[in-house]
Amino acid sequence: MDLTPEKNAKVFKAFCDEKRLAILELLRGGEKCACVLIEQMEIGQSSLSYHMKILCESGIVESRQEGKWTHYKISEQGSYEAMQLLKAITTPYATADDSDCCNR
Amino acid sequence: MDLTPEKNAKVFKAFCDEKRLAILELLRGGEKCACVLIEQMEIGQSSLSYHMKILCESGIVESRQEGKWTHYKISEQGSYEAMQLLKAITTPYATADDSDCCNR
DNA sequence: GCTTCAAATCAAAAAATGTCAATATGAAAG
DNA sequence: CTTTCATATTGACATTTTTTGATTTGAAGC
Repeated sequence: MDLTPEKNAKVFKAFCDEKRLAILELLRGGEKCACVLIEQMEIGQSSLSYHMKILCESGIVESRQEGKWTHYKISEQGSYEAMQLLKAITTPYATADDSDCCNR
Repeated sequence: MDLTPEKNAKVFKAFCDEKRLAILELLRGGEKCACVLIEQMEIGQSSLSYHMKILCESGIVESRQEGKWTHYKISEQGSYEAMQLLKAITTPYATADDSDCCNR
């Protein structure tokens, strides 16, 4: 896991948009192809494509080509890494002695 | 935990911006007051205030007033709830049998 | 009461993100 | 090799987010 702020922000971009959360919710039901997602999301084709790109780049979703169709599913590894990252980002350093702040 | 998409997106807004990730990184070192964050982030006062509001509304950060100063720190509970939420959002339903997709 | 200082709020501008319609790509079928 | 179909990409536009500077609020000290 590399920890540049840009990469980290990219991971969580997957979750900070309602439409993408709705897509993930659909994918929780198992792998789906783009055509099904378009139908269920009631969203334009290029708009879905845009969101799927962000989801894939975050590592949370993986895609699989099958002839003309693209199938998407939640990546177990990506999800796991996001959990690890979230934990790392929100866990205080060993000894947080709250020194040095202002006039205290 | 309520699970409206708007609320969920709000939680992860905390993590999808580089500046906010940088602020969290500083807060990992312990509670800090706004003046210290402004200094270390090299950011305008109102800009910091804006980001702190988003961080607080996400539940990841909590603030404490002390006279004129406001102190911020990472909320253990908020972080825990975000972890739970992330897990919930990325875990497939019990039996994902990948039925019904396209022409398969 | 007035003054001072930290932080929040507001309004406008700037930057980034998301949408839509059109076009491009690339696989499969004929 | 042409057509067809699913998805990706592009560019123009709309919407949202972020920044900036000015103003307001609210606590503390005089």
